[in-house]
Amino acid sequence: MSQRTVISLESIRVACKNCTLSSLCLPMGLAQEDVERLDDIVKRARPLHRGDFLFREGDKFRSLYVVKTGSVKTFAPSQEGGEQVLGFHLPGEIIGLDAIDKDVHACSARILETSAICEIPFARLEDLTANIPSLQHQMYRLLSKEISQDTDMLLLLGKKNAEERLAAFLLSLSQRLHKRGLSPLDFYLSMSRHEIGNYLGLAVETVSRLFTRFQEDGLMQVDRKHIQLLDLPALEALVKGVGQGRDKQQQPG
Amino acid sequence: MSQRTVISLESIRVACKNCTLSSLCLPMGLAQEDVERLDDIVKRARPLHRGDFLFREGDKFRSLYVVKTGSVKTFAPSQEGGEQVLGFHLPGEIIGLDAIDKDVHACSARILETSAICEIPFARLEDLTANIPSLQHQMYRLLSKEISQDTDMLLLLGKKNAEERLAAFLLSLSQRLHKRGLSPLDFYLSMSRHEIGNYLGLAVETVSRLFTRFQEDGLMQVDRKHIQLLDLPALEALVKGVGQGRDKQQQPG
DNA sequence: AAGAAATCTTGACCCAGATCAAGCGGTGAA
DNA sequence: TTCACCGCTTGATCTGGGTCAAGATTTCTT
Repeated sequence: MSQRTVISLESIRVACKNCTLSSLCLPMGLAQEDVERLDDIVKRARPLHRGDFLFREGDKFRSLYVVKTGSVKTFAPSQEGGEQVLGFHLPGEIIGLDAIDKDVHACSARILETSAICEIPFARLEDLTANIPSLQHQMYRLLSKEISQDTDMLLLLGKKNAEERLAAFLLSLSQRLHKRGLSPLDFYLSMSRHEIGNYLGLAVETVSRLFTRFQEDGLMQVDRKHIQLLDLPALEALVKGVGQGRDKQQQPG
Repeated sequence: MSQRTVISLESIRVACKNCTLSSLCLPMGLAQEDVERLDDIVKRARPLHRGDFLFREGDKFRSLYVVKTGSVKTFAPSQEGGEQVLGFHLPGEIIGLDAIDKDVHACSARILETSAICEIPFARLEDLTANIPSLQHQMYRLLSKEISQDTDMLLLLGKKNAEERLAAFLLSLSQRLHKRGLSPLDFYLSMSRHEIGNYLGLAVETVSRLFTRFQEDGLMQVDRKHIQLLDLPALEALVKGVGQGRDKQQQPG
């Protein structure tokens, strides 16, 4: 089994300080020596594959997980075997923050495409943050950012129609890929139409029709999982609700 | 102006250690001496009235706010002057956590009924948490809980129909009031039908019709803002989707 | 390489809930 | 006390997008 050797070499090479994601991830804004302290508690496993679970709903909460490469979806069970996709997670994004409070995972996380994942035992991280103020601050920011994102999603599900939702989804992906040094205009989807629809509160058929329509309208080129965005400004205009959302009136005090 | 005196007497009496909410709020699980340290940084203003703003979207983030008595709504602007109600906040609940990351409030908070509010300057709280591990832990828990709640709301907006949404809303209020020592079955709504609809992603008319229907079905008694829940089990059954939600199928790996 | 099983697309139809419209209290200002 | 306004209810109608159905592709098995 020479594989053990390969893995251990790998885990040296991929230390946080060498990671291209460090500006997006937990180490953001940390001093070099503090990054090394963080590095000491991070566990890096061999790559996981499509369909593998990072954790399941009901599992005891032990660690946070950070996507290093690849992508992951999180989802919660709804009634009677259905599920609600809660998010798609790209490199640098943290998974599991919602479980700190209850100490049990309320959602499951499943690998979408072959991925490398960093595991961060939470108890050790918490100790570390008590001694590194900038890391504590970073944790507050990450938790807060997660709340903001959920808030954006509430607005999307509460007020936007189908085409606004899909446009918002595409632009969100585009921007997040761009921050990671990838093309914002040309990318592959790692999730199915079904999963996109589930995430956006739409039926698969609606997603499919919208892809077709957006393509007809020259907003994008779709070939199976391969997406090319041709008209960002038009997509942005759609999200802003140029095509009208619901409930434009205020509530008086 | 003898009012100054009254206020300052008041602010002694209402210290966290005497507050009936301390088991729900930030002081939860803290040692007595640590509660006092927390107390030192909490500011208590005179009561605010319906329509007053705690903060507005775009304001610089300085403090977290905790409802002591009364209730508050938070809402984000959607496109073209509309708004999305993000939450209704009862005594013991913390407002403003979503602004830590960006350092600017992305939503507004407005008083629904005469309320007493505790203000906690965040910079000072952050210093304190770095020195009180149990307070740091409590902060992580509170942030995490906020994420879980948003997640529940995503499921509600993504998968539940109108009656499931309203039933879930009523039960959530009922449970939260119960935890605060109030009746879970008999209470007054501090928000309008319009605000409820906005929050749940429904039109006012739908909310109104559902109140009427729930009453006809013997689930509750409605008199204007006065609510009496008559059949909790039936409401719970509704939320669980006995009347069927959407998308019960799984997505294969 | 052939068959089986998903995934995706497209068309036809339908319905939950939005929108439009009208009327009814309740509440507050003068 | 009256009037005006706002919040709420109820009815009538409309529609975005869900559901059902049928193929077309693609991808997994063996």
